[in-house]
Amino acid sequence: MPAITFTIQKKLEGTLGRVGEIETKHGIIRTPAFVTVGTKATVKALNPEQVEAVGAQVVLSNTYHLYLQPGHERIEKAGGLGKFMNWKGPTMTDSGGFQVFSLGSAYGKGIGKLLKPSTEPILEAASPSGAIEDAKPKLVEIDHDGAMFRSHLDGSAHYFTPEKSIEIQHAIGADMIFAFDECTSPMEPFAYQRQALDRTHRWGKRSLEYHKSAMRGDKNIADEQALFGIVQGGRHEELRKESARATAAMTVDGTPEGGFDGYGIGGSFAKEDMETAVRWVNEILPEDKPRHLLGIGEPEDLFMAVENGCDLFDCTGPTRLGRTGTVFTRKGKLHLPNKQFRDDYAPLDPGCACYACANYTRAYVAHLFHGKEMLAGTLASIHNLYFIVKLVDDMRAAILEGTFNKMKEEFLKEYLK
RNA sequence: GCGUCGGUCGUAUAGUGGCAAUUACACCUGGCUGUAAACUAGGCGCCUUCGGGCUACGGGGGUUCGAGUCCCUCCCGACGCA
Repeated sequence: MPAITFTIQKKLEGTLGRVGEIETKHGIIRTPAFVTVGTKATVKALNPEQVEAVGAQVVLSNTYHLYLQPGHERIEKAGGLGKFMNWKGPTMTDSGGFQVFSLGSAYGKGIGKLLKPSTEPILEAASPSGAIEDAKPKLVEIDHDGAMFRSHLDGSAHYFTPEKSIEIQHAIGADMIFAFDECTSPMEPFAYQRQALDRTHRWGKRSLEYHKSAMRGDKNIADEQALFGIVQGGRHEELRKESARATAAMTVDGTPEGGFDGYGIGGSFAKEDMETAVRWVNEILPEDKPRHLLGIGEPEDLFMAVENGCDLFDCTGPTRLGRTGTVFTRKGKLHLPNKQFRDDYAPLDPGCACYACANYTRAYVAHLFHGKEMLAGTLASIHNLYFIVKLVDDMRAAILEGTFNKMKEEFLKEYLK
């Protein structure tokens, strides 16, 4: 009995897109679905009832953060992530692979998950020695076996191997977990991407082997928790395709049952590289397993991802943007603290059915931001999550009804105007 | 009336001869895509061909190459004594 089962209900004709369901031990996820990020076992500024009310189906937490604080043993003692945080639905954990990037090569350089178009020339020029000198001492040192993290909390050193990451994720106990990978900076030259990809593959295999052999009492953990392998390869077609093939073929016993339960697509991108990379990968990955595009969540990117065969996406955007004052609307994003909203008595997004829009005005939420009131971040997060979750739900419905292209066109026409 | 202290960018402050002038808050504008993030960057006298120019530390006058800083005087405020 596998930890999850994935079934496809309908495909989006002429594309890689599909509608399906993932059945987990904690409920069914109707895909495509937006995965809410709750890094430290909490969706920031929201309680679980609010997360549920917003329509979220699944929450993703982070191995690195929970390992440092409060410690994965405590979560295990509490009965696992879901119980610990009072989230009754499905859960996921990321492996810490992204922190290899965000606390490593990206640390202190203002490099994010997505590169600005203006950095493209630098990227093209990336030299074998690396394009940008260290602005701050890195908190991560990578070697063959794993990665040494220096805690961003207290500077203490911690060593993650693939086995360690999976062991921690087993203790945390999410329904779906990720292999330990290296998310590389797009600023790294090809030779480095090559090297890092080999490492990600070795680490993936080790994650898989550890996972498949791990027991909890007399039960196979692999029957309770699903493991997703991660495809990397940066912007390079050769590496992306190789990674998709290698990850898809990984198995502990030569059978498909000995392989991953699903796949993650990782990487930090120049935005214009993302679509091709996703397509290269999803043309190769087995159709009958769920695919999670890691860390993506702007509306236009979600359309791209859905059409190109991704089933799950997580993103900090809705909650982080919300807490920092920006809200999604059908006519684009608004930064509420801006002067123009102080006297704007419309809902955040007129016509939106979320709790925040049903009960509060832009002027009020702007006032809360100016007053540094906690409710500001809560209301904006509720709205943003509702907006993004619903957008993906609408895509799903549109595929089922056969109106996806029309729906996409109509949305983007207003949104990108 | 006398004495003391004080009047610096919206507010509160730093500054005791080289200053368009510190810091904080407020204000304005960016940024945020597997969360180092309820965060962060920049701006905040006027003009600019971005080199600089002009005007400014209560008002006026003076000393000085140079004054927010020193001197005189006036105005205003707080406190003390009458």
